[in-house]
Amino acid sequence: MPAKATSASTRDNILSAATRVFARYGYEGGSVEKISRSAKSVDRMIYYYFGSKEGLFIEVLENAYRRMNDAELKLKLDTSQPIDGLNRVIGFVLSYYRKNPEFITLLNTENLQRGKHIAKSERAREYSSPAIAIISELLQNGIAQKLFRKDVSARNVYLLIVATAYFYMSNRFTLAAFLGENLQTTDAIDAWQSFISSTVLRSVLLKP
Amino acid sequence: MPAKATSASTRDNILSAATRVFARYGYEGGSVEKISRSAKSVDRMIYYYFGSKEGLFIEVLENAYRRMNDAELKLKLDTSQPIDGLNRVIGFVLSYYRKNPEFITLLNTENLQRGKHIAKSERAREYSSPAIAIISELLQNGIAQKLFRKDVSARNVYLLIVATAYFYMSNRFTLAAFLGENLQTTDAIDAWQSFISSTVLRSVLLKP
Amino acid sequence: MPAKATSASTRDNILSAATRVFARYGYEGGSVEKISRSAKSVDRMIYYYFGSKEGLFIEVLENAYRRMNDAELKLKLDTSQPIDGLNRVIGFVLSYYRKNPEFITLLNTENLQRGKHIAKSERAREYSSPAIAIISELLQNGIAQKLFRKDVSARNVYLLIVATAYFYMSNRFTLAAFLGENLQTTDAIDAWQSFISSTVLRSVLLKP
Amino acid sequence: MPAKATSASTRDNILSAATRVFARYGYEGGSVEKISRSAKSVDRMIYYYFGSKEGLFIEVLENAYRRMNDAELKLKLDTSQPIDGLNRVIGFVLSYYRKNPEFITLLNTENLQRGKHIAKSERAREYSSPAIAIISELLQNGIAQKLFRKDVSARNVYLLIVATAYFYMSNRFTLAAFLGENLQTTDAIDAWQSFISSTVLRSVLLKP
DNA sequence: CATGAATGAGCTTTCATTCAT
DNA sequence: CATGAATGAAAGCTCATTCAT
Repeated sequence: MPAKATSASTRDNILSAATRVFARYGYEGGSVEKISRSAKSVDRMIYYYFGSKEGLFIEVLENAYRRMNDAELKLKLDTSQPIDGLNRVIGFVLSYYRKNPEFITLLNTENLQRGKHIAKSERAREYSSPAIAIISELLQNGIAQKLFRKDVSARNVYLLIVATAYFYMSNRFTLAAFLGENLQTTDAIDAWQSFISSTVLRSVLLKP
Repeated sequence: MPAKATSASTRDNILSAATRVFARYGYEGGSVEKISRSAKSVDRMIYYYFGSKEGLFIEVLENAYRRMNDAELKLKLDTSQPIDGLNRVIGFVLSYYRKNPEFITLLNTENLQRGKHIAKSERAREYSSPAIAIISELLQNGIAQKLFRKDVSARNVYLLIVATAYFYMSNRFTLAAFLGENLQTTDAIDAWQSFISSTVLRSVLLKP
Repeated sequence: MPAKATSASTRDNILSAATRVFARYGYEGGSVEKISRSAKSVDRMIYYYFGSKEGLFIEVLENAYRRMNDAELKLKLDTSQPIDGLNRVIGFVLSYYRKNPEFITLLNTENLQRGKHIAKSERAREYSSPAIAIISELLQNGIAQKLFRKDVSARNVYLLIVATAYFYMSNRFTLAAFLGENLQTTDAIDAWQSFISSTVLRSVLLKP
Repeated sequence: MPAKATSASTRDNILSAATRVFARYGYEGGSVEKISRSAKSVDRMIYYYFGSKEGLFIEVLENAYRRMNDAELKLKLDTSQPIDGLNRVIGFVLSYYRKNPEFITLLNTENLQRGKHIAKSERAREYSSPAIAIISELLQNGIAQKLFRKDVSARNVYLLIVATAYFYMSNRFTLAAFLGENLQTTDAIDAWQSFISSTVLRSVLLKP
């Protein structure tokens, strides 16, 4: 007699299977059957717990955002060392995308759908970006220490970091074909991180 | 008697319809029927001209790459003015993505499929990147004019520009929800372009 | 703390919701979920109280018959005035169908199923037709008063009245499309009632 | 090697199977699979030829109306004999419903749906009622021959005939349970026809 | 060169119902 | 007495593709 799955675990299994499948195949490509099979459950349960495929996708998205938010919240760092702090933020972002590539494909999938699910989600909008607040603090301390320029916005620095990290991971397959390089080796990633660090610092430092 | 579509135009209609549809709905979401209807033709013609849905997608991808390549080739600029030249490259890239958003979603779609189509394409690999060559020339002239640092690679500068431009357009829907801003106004895009220009220049200038 | 529905009211809610839903959508179209939602209850309760969808439908049918029977029983009229009495019966039948259109669609639904539920119901067969008895009395008095012909059966007069009233209401949608008229206005119904009265009387009167 | 069905016959087979199935099980109860199996075809073909289940039902309805219309058109009778003519019309209508019971259940099904399909159909509205025109002619001749009253409308006589014939067939199952009689024997039907004839004539005759 | 006809497999979703406490 | 959880089967429909001329 197989162990009976509890109600909570059935739901959770479906949710994490859906995260995997949607991230791998996109929204249309991620069929209900692929998800239920991956969750070792049956199609019907998806409708029982999430109402529809779209409802499930929305919850997957909310989850992904929440995890990113939580990870940023855990990013405790000493803001009195602004240069070191910025480097740590860069390292964190690049590392997060490397370890959670599903976050990237989920966001791409949602952007393909022009953000229509995130618009329906009530919870997703609650997530502020802890990282922007951290960067803001780092910039202020850097200015106080006569290290940083005064006219740089935390939002722009945040977007610069995210854009370079995100793009590198998101487009690694077409870039590899295009550049004729393997971008996923440790060396390649380290080199990119180092270039990004240098770029970000030069954009904020008073005297590079 | 209605005008008979020529063979050439039927094929062309399908190709441009497919570009539209794949860009809008992705590979799985872009059904053969959506494409044929959008091209005012019938499913059967897609198989007649392109063999399969995958064959059609590959040709759409090749086309998109070729057009980008052609556009870069037309980017004649005076490389003796390196600072101005870099700014023009940045303006070109951002503007190209704005005017050809389908290029972005097609690349995202292909990356979701882990680049499996681009791998099958023979022509796609032929496209070098004229832009990298241009940047390389600009950097060399900048170094010769004692304006630029010596240890910056054209490939990295190119990726920096592309990443920031691409990410801004690609993720405009989720970013808008996340930041609570409209990123598609002319003012917002101009501000982003200005920040990128400043960042790129600071990363290459000897004395910012 | 919300008011707890009593057991009796839950059952009653389901029964009246089922009457509405079956009358509106038919037997197959009236899903268990539509009914439970309309009754502000849950699917499970239908099985708790009625055993099955079919059991619920049978009870709905029995109910409808019983209400019709009860209404006919309340039809107290002075049978010593046979002409006036017949007109009152006609008015009653037409009016009953107008006010209880669900009775018509329930019967149509049951006839579509070839009467298989009514056959299973034990109570439904108990209902005699009080109206036939009334008509019978009216005919006898009319004969005694030398007003009516002797060779007319109460059963036929009853069916004539019911057929014309039922058909007019039952087929009002297709008739409206077919005749290009609105049959549901008060004037249209009054005119039909007047024609029926005249027809019924002429069929029984000795000297019309 | 089985004989290959021609394109026309596949479509026709589906249409007549659908008429049978919808008439027997109603719209909801008449599943696409029941129809395709009955037509010895497959579900997919229904969508190929009719677009949707609803599209198929509309065509079935139009067909039923057209056949009724055609049958009435073929009803050539000598209008110079008005009494005999009316009896023939009554016989025709009752006989048509007996031989085409699917017409009745299709109309009931459509009325259950409040006529929403007939409203969408463009062709269905084209069918005038040849029978009304015939009755009109009979009434005029009857008046000219001093046989009929002047103040009777052909439309009402038509509805009277149709209502009594339709109701008798449509409700034969519940009526049988209710009256405790078998209404489908030849004797029973003949008796009903005879009563209807008498009733209709009495409603139009100057001196019954 | 072009196209109408056909199709098996898969899709998302809803069906009436039972399990288990 | 009442109800949350679960479910196999079937529903209507769309998928990319091939047949046959």
